[in-house]
Amino acid sequence: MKSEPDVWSIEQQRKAGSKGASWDGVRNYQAAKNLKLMKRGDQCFFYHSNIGKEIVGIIEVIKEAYLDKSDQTGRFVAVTVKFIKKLNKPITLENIKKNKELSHLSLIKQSRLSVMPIDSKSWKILNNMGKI
DNA sequence: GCCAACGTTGGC
DNA sequence: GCCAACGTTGGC
Repeated sequence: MKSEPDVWSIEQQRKAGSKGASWDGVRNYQAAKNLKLMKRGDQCFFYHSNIGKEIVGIIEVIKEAYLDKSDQTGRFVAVTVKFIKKLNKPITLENIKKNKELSHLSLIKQSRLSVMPIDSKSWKILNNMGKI
């Protein structure tokens, strides 16, 4: 899940604590489709786009997709996520691109997509890269 | 700040 | 239903 840190950062997510925060504002159908696929308990990487361009932490879905109240059209959804941890070592986009086993990730192939799936193998590789 | 790569909108 | 024009995202 991608967010510009000057809009919503991992630090703000941490401060939101165990009650979590609504991941709203998504206005893209493909991203919305991915939000709808998320299940309670799913863990996600938190990526800082534009500033930093790195994976900075892990968050967890605590409430599955519901209508995004900030969307007047009623077409888009949000989920609620809570902070789990910050990575000991953020993983830069540059380093992700260097790993050929990660070249299939939407993060690289579809740079504009803000919510995307990840396979368990890539999840493990990134956990290693983040020294988790 | 630029621009490539997308997405969306609306006239036809 | 096509596509030109426009708007947005995000890496560089």
